[in-house]
Parts: sequence; C-alpha cells; structure tokens
Amino acid sequence: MGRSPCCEKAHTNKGAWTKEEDQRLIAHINQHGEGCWRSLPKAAGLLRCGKSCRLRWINYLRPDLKRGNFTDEEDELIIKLHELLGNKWSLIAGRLPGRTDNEIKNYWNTHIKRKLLARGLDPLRTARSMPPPPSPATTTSRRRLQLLARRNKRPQQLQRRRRVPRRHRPQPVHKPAVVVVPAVFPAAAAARSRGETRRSDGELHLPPPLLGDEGEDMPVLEPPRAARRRRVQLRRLVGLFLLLAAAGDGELASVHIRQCIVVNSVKHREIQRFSD
DNA sequence: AAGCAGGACAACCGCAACAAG
DNA sequence: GCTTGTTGCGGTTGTCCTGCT
Repeated sequence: MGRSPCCEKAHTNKGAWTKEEDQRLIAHINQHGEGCWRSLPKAAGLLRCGKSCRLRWINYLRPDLKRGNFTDEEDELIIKLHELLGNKWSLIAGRLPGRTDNEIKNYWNTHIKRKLLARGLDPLRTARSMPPPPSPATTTSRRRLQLLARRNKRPQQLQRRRRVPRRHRPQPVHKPAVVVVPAVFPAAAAARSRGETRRSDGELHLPPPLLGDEGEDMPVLEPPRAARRRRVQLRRLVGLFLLLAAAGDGELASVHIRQCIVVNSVKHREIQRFSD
C-alpha cells in the first residue's frame, strides 16, 4: 500500500508565497503552534498543501532563523560536518543554530563547492583528497548542461515537469484533528523542538530535560507530536554523536554530547556508555 | 539599452522513516 | 506484526537577479 496524496493538488496554490499567505500562516502557528501540517492549510484558510506550509515555515518564516551571510566559522563547520556526514543536511543544520537544512544545502551547492574546488579539494570527499583540477571539458556542470538544454526547449516544454504520482489512492477517511496544545512562545517552542534555546544575547542555552519520557518531571503537558519530535531528535543526536566519536573528532563530539545529555537527561547513561 | 549567462535561493517532489491504531 | 497516515529529508527545478558582452 502506498500513501494518499498530501493534498488536493487541483485546489492548491503553487509557486511563491504572497505576503498575505505568510501572514495567515504565521498567525495560525502563533495561535495554535506547529504541527498537524496536513490539516493546517484548511484551518488557516490557505490554499496550499501541508508540506508547502511546513517548508515555508521551517525555511523562511520561523522567527528564530538567522539571516544574513554565513560566517567563516560556519563555513568551516559545514565543511567539517559534511566530510563526516555527507549530504545529511538536516544533521548538519542541527549543529548550526538558526540555519535550515535547505539553506545549508543551497549554500553548499552554490558557495562551498566552489570554494573547495578553488582550494583544489574534492567537494564530494572534501578534504580527504586533492585530485588535479578538472579539465575545461569537465568543468561544465550538470546544472549548466541542464540550463543549456532547457534554453533550447520550446516554451511549453519549459513548464515544470509534472511527475505523475506513482500511486493513486482514495482519500483517507477523515480522522478527528489531533489536539495541539498551543505554544505560548512559538519561537522558543520551535527552538526547543530542535533541542536548543537562545537568549537575546545570542548565547546558546541548552534546553530543559525531555518532557513526557520515563517519568521526568512534567511542568507542561507536551503534545504527543512534540514528544515524538523530541524522540526523533534524540535518535539523531545520538547518531551524530556516534559518528563524531567514531571519526575521532573529540572537540565536536564533546560539544555534541552535552547537547545529547540535556536534550534528554534520562538518556544520560545510554550516551555515557557510548562515550566510554 | 538589450540580451545572455550564470548565480542564488525559494519551492516542489518523491520517498523513506516513523508512529499510531 | 501489519496497515495507514504523517512528517521530514534530500534531490531537483523554477525564477529572479546581477554582471558581462
């Protein structure tokens, strides 16, 4: 069995978001918190699919996003993490507060690749090898070839290629909407969902212990989805820590383990075991 | 000034992973 | 353990912008 389409494509807008759509999305999330993306467009009065809303929020509208150019430190960290993790953009983004995976991915493809090539490094393997610079014939990027090919096409062929869904399934039976506990401070909630908080002075603060797991104190009732996100986050954090540790990167691993531990203090023993 | 090439980045897509029932 | 719905990820594409000829 496959999955149902995420939205009724015939009744959804595509392309760039308008200011009004942004405002509607922001207002809705400020009021109801993140989550339940599938039902969000209808609830917020948006003619967008849930995925589109999620992407717009995560990559552009989230209040805690860091805007502006990447610093040299961020550059180096991205290169280092990419060497360890490959194209695991979400994991890399997890180490760069305020940056999104999409942003980092774009940045990698547009800036860092070139930077590494200029240094005589292979962007695919970063600093591990230094092959000779590519010949003029091979410097033509695939992207450039694509663009050239596209420019040779007729206008109607320039329309975005519609990928036909592999499976068509009947619409799912409507289920009652999941009750989402509104986030009182959406920005902080979003940051906490990624396991981090940030003070106005910009200093990164480690988040409170994971709520809702294994009998921890529960000052606030956490919605199931948030709890789930935290569990996913924890798995990723542990996974990244293991990679860093395996790569022998003590500095990054030590920073990382602190975050692992505070994201979910219950797992302290488990993580400690890895570090031993 | 006009047209073109390429850079930059927002947005889309399919799919895998995951959780809930 | 299986089915089904949701979420998030990574690759790809579209479009705007800028600089060059």
